[in-house]
Amino acid sequence: MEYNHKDIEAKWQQYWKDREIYKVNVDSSRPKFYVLDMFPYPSGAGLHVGHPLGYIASDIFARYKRLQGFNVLHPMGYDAYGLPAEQYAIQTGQHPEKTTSENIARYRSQLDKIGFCYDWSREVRTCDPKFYKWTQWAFQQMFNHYYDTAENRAMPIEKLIAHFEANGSQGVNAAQGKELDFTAEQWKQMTDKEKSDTLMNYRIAYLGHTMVNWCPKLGTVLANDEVSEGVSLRGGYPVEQKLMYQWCLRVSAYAERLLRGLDDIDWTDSLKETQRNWIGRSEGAEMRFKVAGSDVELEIFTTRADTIFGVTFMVLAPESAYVSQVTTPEQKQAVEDYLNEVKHKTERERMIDKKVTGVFTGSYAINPLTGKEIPIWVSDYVLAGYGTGAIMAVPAHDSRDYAFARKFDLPVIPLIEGADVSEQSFDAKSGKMINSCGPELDLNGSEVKDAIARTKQFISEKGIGKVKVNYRLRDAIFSRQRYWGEPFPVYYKDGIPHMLPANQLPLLLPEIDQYLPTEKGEPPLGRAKNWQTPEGYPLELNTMPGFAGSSAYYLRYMDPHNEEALVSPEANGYWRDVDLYIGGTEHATGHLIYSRFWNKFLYDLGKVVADEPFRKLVNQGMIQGRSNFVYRIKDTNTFVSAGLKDQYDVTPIHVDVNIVSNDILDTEAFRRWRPEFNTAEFILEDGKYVCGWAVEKMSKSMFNVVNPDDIVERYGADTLRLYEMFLGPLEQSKPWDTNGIDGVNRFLKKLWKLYADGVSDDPASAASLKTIHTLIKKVTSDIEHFSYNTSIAAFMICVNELTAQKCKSREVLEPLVIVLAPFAPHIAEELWHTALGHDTTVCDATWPAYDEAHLVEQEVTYPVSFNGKARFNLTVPAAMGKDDVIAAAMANEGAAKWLEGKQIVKTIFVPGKIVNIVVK
RNA sequence: GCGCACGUGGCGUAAUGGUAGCCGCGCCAGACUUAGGAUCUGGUGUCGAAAGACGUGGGGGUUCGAGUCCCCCCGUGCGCACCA
Repeated sequence: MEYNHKDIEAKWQQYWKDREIYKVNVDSSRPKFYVLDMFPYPSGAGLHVGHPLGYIASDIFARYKRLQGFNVLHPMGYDAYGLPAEQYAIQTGQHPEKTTSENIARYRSQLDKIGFCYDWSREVRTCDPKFYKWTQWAFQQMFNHYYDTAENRAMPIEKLIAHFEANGSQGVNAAQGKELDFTAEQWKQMTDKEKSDTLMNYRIAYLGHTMVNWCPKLGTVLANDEVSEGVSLRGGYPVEQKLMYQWCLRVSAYAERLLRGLDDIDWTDSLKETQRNWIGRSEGAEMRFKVAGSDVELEIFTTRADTIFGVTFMVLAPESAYVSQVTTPEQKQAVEDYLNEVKHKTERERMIDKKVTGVFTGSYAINPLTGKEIPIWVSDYVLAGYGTGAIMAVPAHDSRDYAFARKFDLPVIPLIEGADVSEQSFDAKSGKMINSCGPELDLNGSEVKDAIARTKQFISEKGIGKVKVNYRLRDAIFSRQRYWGEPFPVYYKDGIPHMLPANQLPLLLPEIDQYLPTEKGEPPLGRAKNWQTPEGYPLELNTMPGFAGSSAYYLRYMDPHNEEALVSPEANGYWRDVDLYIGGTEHATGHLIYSRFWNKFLYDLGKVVADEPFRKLVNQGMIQGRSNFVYRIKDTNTFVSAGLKDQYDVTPIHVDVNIVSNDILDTEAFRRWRPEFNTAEFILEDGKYVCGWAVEKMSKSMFNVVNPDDIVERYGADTLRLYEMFLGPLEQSKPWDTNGIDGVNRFLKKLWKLYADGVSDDPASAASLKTIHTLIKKVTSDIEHFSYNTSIAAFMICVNELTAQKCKSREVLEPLVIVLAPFAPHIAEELWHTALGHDTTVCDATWPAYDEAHLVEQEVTYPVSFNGKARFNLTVPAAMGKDDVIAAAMANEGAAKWLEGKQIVKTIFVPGKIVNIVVK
C-alpha cells in the first residue's frame, strides 16, 4: 500500500480533536513544562511557509517533553490588536473586529493542517474583552503604584502619600520624573489638581509631558522600538519629535532589575547583549555648574569626571528648560531662530545631515574646580531625553565636542599625555593625565581610571555633584491616537484622571462610525457616542499600544477563563513561568523588554511567583524567499535562459516560483501565467529554460511566497514539518527552497515501506539494536540542543540501515515510532495503531532510554598517524588496552616504513579514536 | 563609530581539538521498466591516468594533531548609534 498522507493526516487530526488529546490541566503529581510560541498578529496575507518554522520547533519540543512524562502546557492565541486591520478599516469601512476574526479563522485552518499539539481550549485573543479586562486591570495597578528605590520594588501610592503628609518630599525614595522639593505643609495646601500632578511624577503609569515620536501619516505616537532610522517600522512613514501629554509607563524604574535579570536566564548572548545595549547603563557623575551673574545652576551628567579641567564650553539641548533661563537679551533673537530651525527638522533629517550647528546663549558657566568662566551654547547634538539635557564639553577627548569646538573656534585643551589633538579628538579611556591641576585637586600623572574615581570622590565631598548611574532606556509611551486597541479604564473629573472602579472593567471598546480622528483632531474614540461614565464624566480618548496586550498573555494561558483574576495563585503556582519560549529576534527591544517589565511589576505585587517570565528563549531564524528570474530580451517577448543571458541585452523579471522546479521553468505554465506572456518565445540551453535566482524577503511582489497549505496538500504535514527542520540550524536565517523536499518525503515513504508487511515479535539482531540505540541517543541529545536538522539526518540513516538489515522486529520499530512522533506525529500515530497494534495515542507512550551496551563496538578501526598524518588503518578488538594497541600498530608492516631510522618521541592514544606516534 | 554573530563542494549543510565534507538536493552512470513529479544500485571537493598532492575567507601562533583554540586582517549579516 502506498503512503497516503492525506488519509492518514486527516484521520489522526480528527482523532486528536475528538479525544481532546492535547488538553491539559493542573496536575501536581507530575512535573510541568511550559512551551510557548510568540503568538502571531493575524495579517490578511495568511501564513507563508516561514511562519510555522518556530511553531514546528516548539511543537517538537512540547511533544518530546510530554513523551518524557511532563505535563506540558502548549497554548496558542492571537495578538489581535494592531495597525493593519485599522488601516484597512479606514479604507473600506469594514470593522477591524470583522477583518481580524476572518484572518484568525484563516490562520487557524492553516495551523490545524500542520498537526500542532496546542491546547486550543486555552486560546486567547488580545482584542477579546475577557482578555483585555486584565490588560486594563494591570494598567490601573501601575497607576496605583510607585517604584520604591529603597525597597527596590513597586509599592502602593498610598505609602508615598503618607510620606508626603508627614515629611513632604524630604527623604523620599522613589523613581521619579524630576526632583521635586516641597514640605509636608506645602503638600497639604496643594489643590487636588496639584496633588494629582505631583503624584504623576512618581506613579508607574503616569500622564506626562514628554517628547514623543509623532508619526503624522499614521496619526499616532510610537514607542522607541516602533521607530527605526527616523521612520515608523510599520509603513515606513517619517516620524518627528513632538512634546505631548501622554500616558507613560515608568519602565526606566526597572532598568537595573531588567539588566541584572539577564544574568540568570538562558537566552542567547547576542539577544542579552541587544537588551543590555538597549538598557544602556552608564556610570558617571552629575555635577552642578554655577552660571555667572545668575542664581541658575546647570546640572550635567558625565562619565568622564576626570576631564573637568578640559571643559572649554557647555552645551544645552534645544528642548532644555535651561535655555530660556540662561539666554541673555542680546542673544535672545539668535537663540529663538536656532530653536525654530531645529524644531522644523524631523528626526530623520537631523540624522541625515550631521551638520554641526549651534548658538551661543550669551551666558557663562563657572568651572567649579578652576573658577574659570566658560561659554554656554545650545546645540541639537545634545539630547534632551538623556541625562540632564546639558553637558560639559571636553573637545580634546570627545569627537562630537571636538567637531563643535572646531566649527565655532572654541579652545581645545589636551588632558592625556601624548594625545595629539591637532586633527582629531583623543577618545581613548586610558593614559596619564596632564593639565589637570586646580587649587584643590591635582590629577596630573594619574591614570584615567584613578582620575575618574578621585574626581567623583572630590565632587561628592565638596557637594559639587554626586555619583550617578544613567540609563538609555526610556519610559514607554503608552497612548496611541488610534481606534483598534484597548481603551484606557480612565475618566476625567475636573481635569484630574481617575481610574474606573474595578467592577466596571472591562471598559468595552465603543462602536464608531468612522475610524478617523475627529474634526477637532481628537483620537477616533472622540466619535463614540456617550463615551462617558454613568455619572457623565468623560472617558479617555486614547487607546493602548500593541505591546499592552502581549505583555502578560503567557500568564493568561495558565488560567484563561478565570473571571476573578488574571491568573489564580493555584494555576500560577503550578505553571510558574515559560520554560521554553520560541520566537523571532525582532522583539528583542520591544515585547521582550515590556513583558519582563510587566512581569516584574506583577511579581512586586505578589500576583505572580516568578520574577523572570521566560526561562529559556530560542530565536528561530527568518525564512527568506528564494526568488526566480526570467530574462526578457529588451523590446521583445523572447526570454533567454540564464546561462546565455550575457550575450543579450536583457531585463530580469520575477517569475512565480511555483511554476519553476529546480530552477527549470515550466514554459507552458509561464505562457499561461499572465496574458502578456502567452506568446512568449524561449531561447533554451540543453533543451531547458534555466532561471536565475536570488534570496529576497518573502513577499507577493517578488512572486516567491510559498504557502504551507500547498506543501501539505502535495507532500503532507509530516513532510512539511521534517523539511522545515531539515533546512538548517533553527537559529539561522535561510531561504526557503522547495527543491530538496523530495529527500525527506522519500524518507517517509521508505519508513512506510519498512512497515509494509507488519512487524514481527522476533528478537532483533545486534546490528539492528545498535542502529536503533544509536538513533535514540542521537535524537535525545539533538532535541535538547535544538539541533533538529541533524536528528532528521539520523532518522534517514536509521531507516536505511534497518531496511538493509531487513529488520521487522517490534523491539526496534516501536522505539523508532516513539522518537519519530514529535517530528512526524501523523505517520507515527498511524504506525503506532496499525502496524504496532496499540489502541491508545502514541502521545502517551514513554520516551525510550538508550542502552550503551548495544552501542559497544566489538572491533575498532584506528587511523594510525605518524606526526599527526594518518598513514594506515588498524582494526583491533574494542576492549584492547592502550599499550597493546600501540604494540599492534608498531607491529603492522606499514609501520616499518615510517619508523625507519627514526626515534619515537611519544605515543598518543585516544580510546576508540586515534593512535598517533610522534617520531623525529 | 561601538557591540554581537558568521565565513566549509554546484546548493542546503555535518564534524566532544583526532581520517574534513555525515545527511539531503542537484548532477553522472546503471537496473527495473513500456514514460513516472515512481522505485532501486553505484559514483560525485580540486588537480592527477595512477600513486599521490592540495584543500574549511587571508596571514601568523599554540599543539604530536586546528574547520574547531589564540592574535591580526578581509568579507557578510544583525543590533545600537550624536547616550556625553
